[in-house]
Amino acid sequence: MTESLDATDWSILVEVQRDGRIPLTELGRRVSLSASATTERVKRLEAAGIITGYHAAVDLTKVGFAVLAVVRLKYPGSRHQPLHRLLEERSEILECLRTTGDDCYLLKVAATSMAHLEQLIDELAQFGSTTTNLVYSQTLSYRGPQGP
Amino acid sequence: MTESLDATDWSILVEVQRDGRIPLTELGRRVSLSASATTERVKRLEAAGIITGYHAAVDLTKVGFAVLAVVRLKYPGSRHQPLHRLLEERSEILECLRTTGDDCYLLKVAATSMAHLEQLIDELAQFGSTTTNLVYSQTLSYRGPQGP
DNA sequence: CCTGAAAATCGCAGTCG
DNA sequence: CGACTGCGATTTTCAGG
Repeated sequence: MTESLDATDWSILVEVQRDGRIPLTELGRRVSLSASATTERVKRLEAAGIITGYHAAVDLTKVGFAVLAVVRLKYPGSRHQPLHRLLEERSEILECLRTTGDDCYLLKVAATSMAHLEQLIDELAQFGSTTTNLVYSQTLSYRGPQGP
Repeated sequence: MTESLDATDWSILVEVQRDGRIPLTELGRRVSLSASATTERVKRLEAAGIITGYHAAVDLTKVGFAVLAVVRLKYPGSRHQPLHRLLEERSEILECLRTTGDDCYLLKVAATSMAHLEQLIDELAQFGSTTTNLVYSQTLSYRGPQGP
């Protein structure tokens, strides 16, 4: 399943992760390739599922989500469907990782206020015991894999 | 600091978060606006720092990072610079949140193997005690704020 | 992987409600 | 003042070498 990527592929990945809207012609310049060859590479990376998509990043604070929190959820049962439904419905839940350890799930949650967060925690608490930590700051700008 | 966003702005944000490479003309169609009006809106959102950037998402497994882990770091001192330097250098550290609670930092780390992860943990352990959990799966696709 | 053309899109004017 | 129209420049796409 792991595809073989040469140095040019990695350069492309680094560039499109940094700027997802870079024109293919400019991208070609950066990686020393013609526009059409670059297009072909990018298409291949997309078709292989290596590049899974392109997304705009939004400043949570500026759109009204002043509170960011990490919630660890200890989920006793094995029936995960109701939880998955909640994840679908609640767009405030930005990320959900299923992990090893005492807490089965780790969620990243955005809320407009502490009252809003409390309400979200209450919904999650139906499924198991929760541990919540507020996030002061995100000390890294977006990053992804940069090389082999 | 919180800007006022109308329903059209939110529609634009939802669309560009879903597909960051959508042409402005197609985006205009989706939100029932002309291309130029759409462009102006998007430019305004970018200039206001609401849209902070556009990024390609990469499948970690397919590019050789088979191991994803969450590391909580309890950092006793107040001198954070050496840690920040490590974050800069190590592109395997994808995300770093400073949080309330017993553990000061929560990191998301990608590694090519357990041996690689062990090495990363050793570097982090210089700064404080660590708690590591492996990630089985990411049960949500990318998502951001969807409305007020 | 490169070249070169047609088609679509982008960016910037000016204009209308 | 925000949104629509028209035109040149750039980019994307697809043919062929």
